[in-house]
Amino acid sequence: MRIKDIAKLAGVSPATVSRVMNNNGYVKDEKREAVLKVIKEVDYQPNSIAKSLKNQKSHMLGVIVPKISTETASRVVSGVTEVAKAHGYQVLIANTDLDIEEEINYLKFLSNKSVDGIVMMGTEITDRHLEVMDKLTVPIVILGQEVFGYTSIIHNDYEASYQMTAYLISQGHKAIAFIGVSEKDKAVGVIRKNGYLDCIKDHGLEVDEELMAIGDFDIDTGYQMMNKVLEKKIPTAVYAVTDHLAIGATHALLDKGYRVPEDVSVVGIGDIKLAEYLNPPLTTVHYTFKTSGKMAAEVVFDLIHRVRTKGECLMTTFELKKRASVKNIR
Amino acid sequence: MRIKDIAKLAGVSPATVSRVMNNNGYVKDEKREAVLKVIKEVDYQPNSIAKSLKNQKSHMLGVIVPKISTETASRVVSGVTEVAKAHGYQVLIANTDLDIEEEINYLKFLSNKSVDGIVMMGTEITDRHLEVMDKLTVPIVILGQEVFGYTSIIHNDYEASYQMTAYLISQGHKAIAFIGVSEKDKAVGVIRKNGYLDCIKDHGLEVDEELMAIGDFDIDTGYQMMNKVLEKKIPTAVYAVTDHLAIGATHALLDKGYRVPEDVSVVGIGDIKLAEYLNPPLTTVHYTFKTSGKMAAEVVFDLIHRVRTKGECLMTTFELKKRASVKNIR
DNA sequence: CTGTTAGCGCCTTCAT
DNA sequence: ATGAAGGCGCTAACAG
Repeated sequence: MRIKDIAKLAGVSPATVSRVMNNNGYVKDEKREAVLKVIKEVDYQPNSIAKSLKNQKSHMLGVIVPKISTETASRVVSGVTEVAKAHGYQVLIANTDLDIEEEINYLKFLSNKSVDGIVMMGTEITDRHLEVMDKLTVPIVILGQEVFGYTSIIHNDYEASYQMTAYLISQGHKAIAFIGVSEKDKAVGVIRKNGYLDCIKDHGLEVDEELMAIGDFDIDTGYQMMNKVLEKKIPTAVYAVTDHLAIGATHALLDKGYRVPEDVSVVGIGDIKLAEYLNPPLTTVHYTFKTSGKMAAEVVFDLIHRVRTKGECLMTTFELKKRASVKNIR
Repeated sequence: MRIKDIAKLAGVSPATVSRVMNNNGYVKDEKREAVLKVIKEVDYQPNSIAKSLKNQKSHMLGVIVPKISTETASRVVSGVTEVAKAHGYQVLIANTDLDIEEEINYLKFLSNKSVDGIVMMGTEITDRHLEVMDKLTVPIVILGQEVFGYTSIIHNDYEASYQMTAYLISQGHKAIAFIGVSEKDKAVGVIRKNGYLDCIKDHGLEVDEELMAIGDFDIDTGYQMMNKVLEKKIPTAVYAVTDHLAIGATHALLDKGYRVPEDVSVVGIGDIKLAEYLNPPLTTVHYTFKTSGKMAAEVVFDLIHRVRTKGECLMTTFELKKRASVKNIR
């Protein structure tokens, strides 16, 4: 069913139908009624692809995520879709499965006017990324990493990490193990580590390399890294840079016969949904990923409508969730 | 940059450029080289919207999910995107937030040729749904509910539920509480309940209404429903129809001073990622949601390519995950 | 083998 | 206030 068919049925021209549909231009009331009646009768749906071609905008937002099946990503997508819907937009998902080539391909693909704006959840941002992003004609917002010259939305990783470490110290902990990830991920790998290191130093404690381990993002890695540390030292507290790593670490401790938090306290970052239902409930930092997603989408729309200029870096808030996984040993 | 510009730069006609890009028709080698060279030089990306309009296919799959920020949905989407990518397709997400009107709107919207096929995660399927689905011109696969006349992919909810109940009985449990959800969701609300009821009866046990409670899907509901049951009876085991409900129930038990599984055993269904990391690790049924998503996408492609006919109902497998949350009291 | 032409469905001047 | 016409970028049919 095309606009032409509606026109014929309503006894008007296609232009009139278009005017009615888009509420623009003058149409005599009776003709408008006639058109609307036909539209309702046949349940006419305009072809959005043709509209896109004509109007040079697709009413679609692209979201590039490293792994959709993670809680973080799905919360972000949830936020983005919510805002997109409010603007009458659809959301196109590009799931890269942590493949950098894929990420670059999608950037290219999405740029050829098939979406009006892009939200990219950043992990590792390479020079290749920047090269492609330079040529982008549609607005892009990077979520989770600060990228110079581009609009970014970041979590206050440094401050969160610092405060978490400070909290452990305030509870009397001095031997605080650190379970981190590769420096390729600047926000999680570098900035969170710096928050930890600076806080340790600022409080006059010694940085102990033997208490530190670096690995991947999954629960299993947390388990292994914890064991690696335990071979050398027994900390009184463990700071893992994600909740999943914290869960893995907790299990390593339990398997070795340590009690949490009686013998060793454990904290994470991220506040996954189940954090408070774990046993013991996990002390962590609550990042508002859904809110970040919403914010990213809002900012993309601002950029699309040119009511904001490219290059800003916004920071979201966080909240320390103090739960039973930390024991005061002071 | 349009095909016309490339043509000019390469000294050929737009048609030739098109032929080169799509590898169809004959093009003299030297012209092909020239075209490819220009394409590479300017990093030309064809306008996918124009292609869609011309070719009458968008190379996009629509996925309608009740709530993208759930583990189930994101795993399904992950599976769908994986298969879509392999077919050179993009995935459009429609997140309905459990709103039936939204679901119907999206069905209509997606049908006007803006996607080539639809995967819908079903919860409640109403007559309105069927009415709209009847008019659909693109193939649709419903995931999670069996809908007569439509292609569906379902989990073996009856058998899973029956086996889970039988397992509890085999461990010596007789007073098995049931925490379910509304019958509006046929698969979870009706079929899983029937599996439980039939199994109880088949084993010569009494169905006890006081051991049963019905609520929503969230953790908090599980908590409340468990408390409601505890006011009347103390079961030796609790069967919750989702893992989240099981988690809520567990916490209600713990808060009332019961130990799990020493005093009361608890089981769920779904096998969320953290199920095995809970304390105690949760006995549950593993559904392969990502695989279901993949299967759904494959079937949609089959329907698109007409190598399969509409109306089949496929069933996925499941696996009982026996973990420490159940105690043998025989 | 290659170029010209027409048209996918819509919207927007321009003319009436 | 309305209709006719052209064009968004691409491709398939036709002609040469």
